[in-house]
Parts: sequence; structure tokens; C-alpha cells
Amino acid sequence: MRADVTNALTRSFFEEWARTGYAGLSLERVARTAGVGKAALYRRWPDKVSMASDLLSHVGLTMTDVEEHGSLEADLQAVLLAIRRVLRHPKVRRILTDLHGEIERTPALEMAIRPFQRARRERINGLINRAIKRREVSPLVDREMAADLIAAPLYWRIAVLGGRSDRAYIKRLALVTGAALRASAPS
Amino acid sequence: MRADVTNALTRSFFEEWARTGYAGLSLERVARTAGVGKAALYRRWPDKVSMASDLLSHVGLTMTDVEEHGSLEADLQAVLLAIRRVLRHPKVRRILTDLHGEIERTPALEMAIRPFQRARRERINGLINRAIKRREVSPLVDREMAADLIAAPLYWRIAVLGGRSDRAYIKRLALVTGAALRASAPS
DNA sequence: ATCGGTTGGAACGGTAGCGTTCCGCTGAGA
DNA sequence: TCTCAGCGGAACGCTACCGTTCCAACCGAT
Repeated sequence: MRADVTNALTRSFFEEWARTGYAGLSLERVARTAGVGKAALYRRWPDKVSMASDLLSHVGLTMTDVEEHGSLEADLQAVLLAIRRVLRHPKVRRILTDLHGEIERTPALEMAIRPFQRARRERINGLINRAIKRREVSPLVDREMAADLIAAPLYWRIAVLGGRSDRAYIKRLALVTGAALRASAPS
Repeated sequence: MRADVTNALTRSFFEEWARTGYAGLSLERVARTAGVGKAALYRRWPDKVSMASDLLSHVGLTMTDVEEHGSLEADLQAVLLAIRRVLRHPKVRRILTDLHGEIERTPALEMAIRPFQRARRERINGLINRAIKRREVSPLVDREMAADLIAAPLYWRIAVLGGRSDRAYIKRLALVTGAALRASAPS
């Protein structure tokens, strides 16, 4: 199999996904916009969900920073900025919101994004652990709720509402979220 | 136009929406599952987006409570419980996540849900105003950020992650969110 | 009893995607 | 230089949906 053909198909797949949504995604069109014959695509993947799962599982897991910044709020700000960096790309944003809706209908996709969810959870877990060591939050803090508190507001704002989030907003959000975590009781 | 036919079409429209997603929604199937001829549907609405907009704009706006509960945290808990009450219905959950993804592609749908967004914002604004009167939060609090902080974590947990949220969780979330709002600096 | 609008149902031509098959060409490795 | 897997392109039969049109049946109001 020629690697350049595979790459072109991969690129077109995500581009079309962002453009039409998963449900409206047509493999015929993916092949066409990739400048590739349908046979070349079907030789690699049997159907849409297999292609999506395979491609998603090969997407970069490059957000494994350690990021010790000295305080809970500084760590939070770093995590929020990292989230914003990802959500800034319009294609990522569209695919992500579409994916969250589609997963209810196509459970196979949920498996494919497990690695991402795990990466995010570990990242936040590390942040919490450092905060506990610094005695900034209770050792009994509810980690699930903490994860929701940290990631959800920014995701909601950027991806769902399509709103802005400048650096000052991120900074204030980090401070406020820090206050929430410091007040967080055990589960 | 017979009202029972319109009702059957409406019911089928939302049922199919929850089942297949907006993109996969076929008016032909809506008419079929409603036990109605296609002509009866097309006599009422010219196309899918018109039908969706019209039906959405007629959906209940029945969540206009005043809900003074004596404290910021009690008010928060009431709002969170109201949100949970809505997100509990699987069909609502599916349609909502699907809608959030679809809006990027079909701006007309955004117009249709404006009333809901406004209702939610006013509800939260009232909550904030009461908290300011009680001197629980700063009068200069960033209301947009407050709205994100209140609604997003629960939406994220229930609708996106598909997680549980028992009454104890809601209560703790209300306490923690309260701490965040009390610490919230002006914009 | 009559009348006029609405109904379910069937059919229309057209578009689009699916997944498969076949063909003649190309280009990289033996 | 030869060979052959992979290539694009085109076509296949099939299914689904679109939006329109027609019809005979129906039914409520006059």
C-alpha cells in the first residue's frame, strides 16, 4: 500500500468529517476529494466506523506534559491553556462536538476515544496529586467531579457556545476553578 | 389541517431525531412512522430545517420558576436539579448533543434555540442577582463565566460522558460551584 | 345531501452513496 | 530489465431519500 495514498485518505476523511459531520460522511466523497479511487480506500478499511476508529486511534497522544508550575492555580491555567490550544482548531472543535453526539448512536466510536479520555484524566489526576501534596486540596477530593469542574466550562464555552476565551478569561477561570477545588469536599 | 396528523408528525419527528440524529433524519421516514402520507407532511413544512425550527420554537418554555431558596448554594442546587430533570430523558439528551454538533453546520437551528438559551441565561441571572443582594458574591461578577461554571459541569457529566449524578453529587456540586462563585472576581 | 378540503397511498424522475468488479497503467523492487 | 502489487477510473446493481403529482376515499360543515 502506498503511504501517500493512505495519508491523502486520512486527511480527506477528517476534513470531510468536519465539513459534513459523521452521519453525512461518505466514503465515496472521501476517496474523491483525496484524488484516489474508491478501491484504494476499500482495500484499507471495510467501512466507515472501522476507518474512523482506526484513524482516531492513530491520532497524536502528544499531550503528555508533566507541568509542575508551583501552585494549583498555575497548574490549572496550564491545563486550561492546553485545552484551549486543542479546541481552537475549528476542525477539531467540529469533529469533537459531532463525535460526542454520534457516540450515543455508534458505541464503537467510544472505544476509539478511550485513549484520549484516559490521557486527559491522567493529566488532571497528576494536577490533583500535586495539589494534595502542596496541601491545597483535601486528599479525599472527588476526582471525577474535579475533572468535570476543570474541563467542562471551557469546553462548553468554546465548543458548544462558540464563544471567545482570551488569556485573561483563562486566568480568571483558573482562579475560580482553584477556589472550587480548594472547597471540594470528599465524595 | 387535522391536528391529530400534525401531532403524530411532531412526535415522530423528535423520535426519529433521537434515533438517527439530525443529519440522518429523513422526512419520508418521519411520515411513514407517523402513519401519514408524505403529502400531509410537505403540506405543513417545506423542508427539514423549517420543520425542526418550527417544532423547536413550539416546545415548552415551562421552566420559569422564581426559586428563592434563601442561599446561593440552595438556589444553585435547585437550578442543577432542574437541569438534571431535563437531561435525564434519553431523547432530550440525544437531541441536545446532536443539536450542539449540528448547529455549526446549520445556523438556522441556532436561531430556533435562542429562546431556550435566553431562558437559561435569565434563570441564572436571577440567581446571581439574589446572591449579590445577599452579599454572597461580588456585584462585579462575570455573569457569562458564572453561567458557564454553573451549567457546564453537569451537562458535561450527564450528556457527554453519560455518567450518573445522584442527589448527593448534585448537592456537592452545588457547594463547590458556590465556592467558585464566591471567589469569582469581576471581569 | 352536497361540497370542498384533507387524507393515505402510490408512483414519478432525479440524486447520491454503498460495496464490488474489472480494466489498463505505473513504478518500485528483485 | 522484468514483474507484479497497487493504482485511477469507470461501471455495475442496489437501496434510500427528495420533492412533486395524482387519485379515490373520507369527513365535517353547510
